[in-house]
Amino acid sequence: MRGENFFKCLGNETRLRCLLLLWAREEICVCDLADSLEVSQPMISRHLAQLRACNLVSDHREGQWVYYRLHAGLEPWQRKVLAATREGLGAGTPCAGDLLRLQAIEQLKRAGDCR
Amino acid sequence: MRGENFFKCLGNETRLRCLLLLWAREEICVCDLADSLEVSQPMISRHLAQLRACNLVSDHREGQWVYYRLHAGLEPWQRKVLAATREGLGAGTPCAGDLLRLQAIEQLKRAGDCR
DNA sequence: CACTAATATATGCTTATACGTATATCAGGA
DNA sequence: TCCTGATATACGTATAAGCATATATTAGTG
Repeated sequence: MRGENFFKCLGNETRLRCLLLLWAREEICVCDLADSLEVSQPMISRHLAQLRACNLVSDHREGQWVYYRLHAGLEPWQRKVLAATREGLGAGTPCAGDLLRLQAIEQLKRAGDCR
Repeated sequence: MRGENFFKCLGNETRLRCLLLLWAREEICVCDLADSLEVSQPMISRHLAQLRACNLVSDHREGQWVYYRLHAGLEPWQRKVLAATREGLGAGTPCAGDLLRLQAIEQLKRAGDCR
């Protein structure tokens, strides 16, 4: 069924946290995602590949870095699902911490002379 | 994570179709669910048990029949997810046929002297 | 107390997921 | 070309899901 794979993707904590974090940003590179979620690089990479295969995210390379973002072709109802989820899981979940860590990482990058 | 089990439930076609069908009705008994989805009785029963375990549906017995309905305590964001899903998967999925079969079943029940 | 219909659970098996570790690829710089 | 950092994939394995079939349970009826 059409919605099945979508929800299978959301049914894994790492992937769901990934999507919710991407929801909060234009795009995020792999290493920042891994650090924000505090998971290993192969793990984040494998889950990102799966999200990519389901057309939930898209990626583009900039030098050594690969940036992921929510897929532009996400169907409206899928965006609604993500919006509702983010709203519902706002606090009290790992997601809150994920965003805090991401912000810390971004700040470090700005402080250190970038890149 | 809090939302994980919810989405795991939605990540199975039978359970998702179940929920979407329940979304369209106050309550439905097990045999009508099985017939509408065209799955075996043990199969529907097992999946309903799982939905019950996750507090997505509730059941009550009336004689030999057991009726299921969406759980009254569903969180608002979860209802939004279901609403968006139904909207997004309206046509072109098994769900459309499910509802048609359910309507046929209901009509037969009304025609035959009920029960 | 049989007997039947409706529903639930148990069992055995097959397949799918998830993960850690190791390894490969790919880009940039010395 | 070699080396390093960033990312992706492969492999082996442990665990979980899903399913079909058989069997319980529960309620109603004669």
